Amino acid sequence: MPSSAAPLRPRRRDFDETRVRILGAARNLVAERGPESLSIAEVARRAGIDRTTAYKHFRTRDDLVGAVMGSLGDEIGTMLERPMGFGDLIDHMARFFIEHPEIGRLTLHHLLAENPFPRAGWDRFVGQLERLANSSRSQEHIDAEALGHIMMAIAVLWPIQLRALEGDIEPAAAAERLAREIKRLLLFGVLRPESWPDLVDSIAGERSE
Amino acid sequence: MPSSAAPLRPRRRDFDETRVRILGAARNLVAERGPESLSIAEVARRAGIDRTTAYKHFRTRDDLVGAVMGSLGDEIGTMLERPMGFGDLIDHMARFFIEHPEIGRLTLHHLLAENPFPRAGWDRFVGQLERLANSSRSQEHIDAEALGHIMMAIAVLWPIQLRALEGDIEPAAAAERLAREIKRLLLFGVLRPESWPDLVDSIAGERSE
DNA sequence: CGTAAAGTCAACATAACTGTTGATTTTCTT
DNA sequence: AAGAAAATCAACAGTTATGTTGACTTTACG
Repeated sequence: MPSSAAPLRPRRRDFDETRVRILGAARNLVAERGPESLSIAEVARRAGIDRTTAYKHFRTRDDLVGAVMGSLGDEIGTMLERPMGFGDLIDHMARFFIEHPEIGRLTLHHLLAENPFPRAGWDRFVGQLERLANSSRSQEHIDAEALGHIMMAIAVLWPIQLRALEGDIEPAAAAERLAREIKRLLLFGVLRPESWPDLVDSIAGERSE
Repeated sequence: MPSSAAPLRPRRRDFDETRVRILGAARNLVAERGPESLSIAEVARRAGIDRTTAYKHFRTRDDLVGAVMGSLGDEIGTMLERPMGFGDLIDHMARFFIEHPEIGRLTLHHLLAENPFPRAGWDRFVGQLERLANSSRSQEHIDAEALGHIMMAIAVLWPIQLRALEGDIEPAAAAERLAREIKRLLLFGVLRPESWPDLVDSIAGERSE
């Protein structure tokens, strides 16, 4: 046999690796400045390659933007799909977004572009919360979808707010603080209900839908 | 007297109003696409004025971006400074961000640009929460600053997530749902603590700092 | 050592935006 | 009707980006 079965494709100067480098630079740029202001020229500069090389991997600017945003879906999906206990999920989300702020930034840009979360991952996530909400281990009348929005909002935005307010942060400590506050909130809330009869009344009334 | 006291400045074709129109168009554009991709050319097109007119109001693109972001600080400050009860504050925030999604979007872009909230407004807001946290009407060990981040994250991001998932929404209903879920969360949390001994343990241990 | 893939380089045509300038027109006040 | 502020218009020079093309160089496999 002239060419063996396994490595059918010879890779002279690893085409795929170059593609990955381009995507990486592009992802950082989108995370920093948003998809609208991504330019292939700048990406090539950052990746340290020639502009025309980039064009051999992505025919247009929009292709590149699409590839970046697509990879985001995978990443968030992977994070959410790992099956585990609820406490672990919170720890995991907190660590994930603190350690990968660029993914949180990408997510925000994604939402700002009026795109919903990738359906599959989001549905799985909300499904998990729904099971929790219907179990005897949670309070009554929990709106699972709303809870999903809330958890996502906190997880994605907190690291960015923190960085904006305090500059560089110590990841491990920040992740712990974030996870702790989410847990405290979910377990006990913030207010003593007996001191807020009006508030309690105002949500006790009707079912939401 | 040739020129009387009160209206010293004659306004032929209301300079100030034109400025406001420019700022409005610019704000919408920044809210949509982010500060990086604001162009004076596009702003002028949207405001229905000549490009050079815009340059008479704002010498450079960056001046315009600065003016837009500056106005954001005022707006959020005004919203937060209105003194009132906690329940009203939640209702007010929910309504505000549902009814003015562009301000939420601006806020996100502001945070993504690594800028902290305008100090004055933010400090007042956190101060309010701190007083609450130290009162007997709240649970113990509440981290007021963390709570501020959380509330802001929810209020700003929820409307955007909702729009992304469901397209157009009915503002009044959406605001009510948002306020209700925040209140429920703050009052009761989500989980029944007695069913989550591990979680309770994991946050009971040390003080955060 | 030859060959082909992977990448570089220089150049070109288009397009959009930035600021700036000077002449002109519109609009309002007095 | 005069005069001046506010706005328009046309033009210019400079920058940066988009895609595309063809010739060239580097790298590594067999």
